[in-house]
Amino acid sequence: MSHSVGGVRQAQKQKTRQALLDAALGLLEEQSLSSLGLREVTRVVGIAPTAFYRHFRDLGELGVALVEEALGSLHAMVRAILAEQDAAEERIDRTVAVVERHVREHPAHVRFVARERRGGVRAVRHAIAGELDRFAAEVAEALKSQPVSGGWRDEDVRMLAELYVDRLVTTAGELLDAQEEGDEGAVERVVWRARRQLRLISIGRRHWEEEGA
Amino acid sequence: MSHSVGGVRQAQKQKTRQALLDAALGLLEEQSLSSLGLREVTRVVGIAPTAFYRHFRDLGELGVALVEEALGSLHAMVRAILAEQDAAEERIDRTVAVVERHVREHPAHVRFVARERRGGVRAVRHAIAGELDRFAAEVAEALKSQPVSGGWRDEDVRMLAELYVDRLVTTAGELLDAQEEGDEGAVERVVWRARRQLRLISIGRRHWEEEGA
DNA sequence: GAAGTCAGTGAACAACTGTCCTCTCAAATC
DNA sequence: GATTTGAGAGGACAGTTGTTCACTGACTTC
Repeated sequence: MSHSVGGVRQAQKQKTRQALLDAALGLLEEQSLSSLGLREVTRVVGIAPTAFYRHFRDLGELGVALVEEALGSLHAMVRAILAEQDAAEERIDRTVAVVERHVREHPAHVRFVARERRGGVRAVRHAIAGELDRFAAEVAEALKSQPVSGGWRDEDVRMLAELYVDRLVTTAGELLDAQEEGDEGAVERVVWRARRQLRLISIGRRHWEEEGA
Repeated sequence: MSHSVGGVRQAQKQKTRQALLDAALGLLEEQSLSSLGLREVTRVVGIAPTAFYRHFRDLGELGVALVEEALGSLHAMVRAILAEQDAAEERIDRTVAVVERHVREHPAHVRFVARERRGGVRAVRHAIAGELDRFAAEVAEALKSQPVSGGWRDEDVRMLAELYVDRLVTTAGELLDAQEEGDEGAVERVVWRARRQLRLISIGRRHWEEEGA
């Protein structure tokens, strides 16, 4: 590794870039992206306001970068769930448990996505929508290869996948609210409800074919 | 109406109060509440910034007032749907149609609720959550009195109601996005998907009892 | 018709915002 | 080892923000 391109320089840059992302994520716990200030972020990081421009054109661009970071970990996680081949019942319990764990480990990411999904910054909304779309496509692919989806039309598999994905994102948001209230009972109630709702959807899925197309 | 309390005075006050709400709602189409400025709002209305305090302590309080206004019309609407006694199939179509119409007639209200439901202002989030809770309770009451919910436990009826309500709010938000892109095809796709998702839930509901409790 | 109430005014405040410009100086290149 | 590059500093800019205070004057009350 003698004369590799970049080197110390790029590493340091990447480091403060990450610091900007972290600082922004922290500040976003109590406000939304469209009210976040550029100076506010740089102040936390400890750099001059103008240095911000070396990394992002504006806060919208930083927001888009946060989307990739936030959805990245979740993506890997859901992929893992989909790979398993449990029975429907255990799969639901396991899925909800994984979501709960994720919310506990990455609360700021979850909050960011839940909040900015319909937030005030167009570019970020689109980035999230796109990411969740790829998400739903992956879920659809997994659902399709399950025996339960025998003669299903592709569009129906897709709408089911989108129902699942949306439910999981919503559940994550609700879990976050419950969890930050410190009310552990509320958390349990959300988990219980999510499980039952997923089960109901799963039952609907099993009987979809017998009822008209 | 000779010496009624208040009179012209209170009427005028109420008028500028409404003007403040309208102005804020308009400005919120392109940003979120936590970035909305007090001066920004009064500038649109055409009054001095300080006059704002005669009506609201801060923008959070105005936000809460907007919640009541926004959910009010929707409330009456859903009540109307619930009162009908159609077959499940037609009821779904009618419900989605009513939601679509509502989004077309009150786009700003829908956007406000969808955005601030998980937005950066705690008081507003709580106000919306409370209102949607009362909503779900009403829906649950209606579902309970339907023959399909024979031996259902109350908590299960409730979780179903919440699933429905959340689905409708989400659909309204998606319809808004599609509709403001001017893409009428996208609107149709959202409608189609919402109908099918509701149908799937409805099927799950009918077969809920035969599967374990 | 006099006295009081109160929605809205307008000036002033300190604090803050995003962006421009020039500068520095350590790392990277040749 | 001289030259180029580019992340970050720091000053300055014109605007904007929320909140304070004393005020006006039309309406309400008695």
